[in-house]
Amino acid sequence: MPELPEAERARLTLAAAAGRTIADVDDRDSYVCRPHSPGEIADALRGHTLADAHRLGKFLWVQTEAGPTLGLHLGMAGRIVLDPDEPSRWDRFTLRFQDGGSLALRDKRRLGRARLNPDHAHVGPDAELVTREEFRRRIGRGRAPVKARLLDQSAIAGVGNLLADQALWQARIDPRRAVSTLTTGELDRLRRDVRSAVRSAVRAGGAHTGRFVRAREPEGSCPRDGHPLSRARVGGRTTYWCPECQH
DNA sequence: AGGTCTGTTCAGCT
DNA sequence: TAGCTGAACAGACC
Repeated sequence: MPELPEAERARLTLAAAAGRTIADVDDRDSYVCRPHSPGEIADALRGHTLADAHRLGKFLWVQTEAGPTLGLHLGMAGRIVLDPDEPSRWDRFTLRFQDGGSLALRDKRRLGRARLNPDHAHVGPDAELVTREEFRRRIGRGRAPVKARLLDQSAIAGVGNLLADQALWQARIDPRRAVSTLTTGELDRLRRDVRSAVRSAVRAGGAHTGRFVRAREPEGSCPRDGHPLSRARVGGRTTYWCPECQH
């Protein structure tokens, strides 16, 4: 599930834990905490107090007062839970606070991640904030299919598989088109629809809420014209589009 | 029961 | 280089 909207919700949860002091950390899952060794994150965070929470695309990080930064990523199935009623076998990384509460990365698939002092230099501008000029430059060059480029977090950050299909449908652009064939007008329209898809998904509480996303299934039909949807693998991901109105 | 599919990222190859 | 492919993980679903 996690795309930008879910990451933003997780950021708000992290922000709600500001001011709380870490008593101990469960960082024993060495896959989720790679490349750190067990105990390394715990030793670095113990005794520090959580401060501001940040997000760039799907990448999250929370600062500590006078301590290191904790980077978190939700992977494909993770979420952040604050003060859960009970611990879960799917809590892959947990902060325990001095006040008795806790904050956990809860993730069935274990593809989420926790690490100290993450470097986001390779991550592109946030999809919600990208300027028209940046979008034209970062999305419009090369020969990748436009869907693949939207998913490239170093081009722009935050768009996942569902939001990409939603935005391309709104912009009426075929996901298989090479980016170099898009006109400036099409790029500008796509940027507008990426931002609108992201914003409305954030408001509605998730990437799954989009009008096209809800129709996005085998045997699904286009919400605009009722035409049966096409499905194919684009950029390595399952992709749906309307062959009638997307060109 | 076993095979296939899945919303992400990353390494490795051409 | 840019752009694929497959691996990493483990649950959901048929």
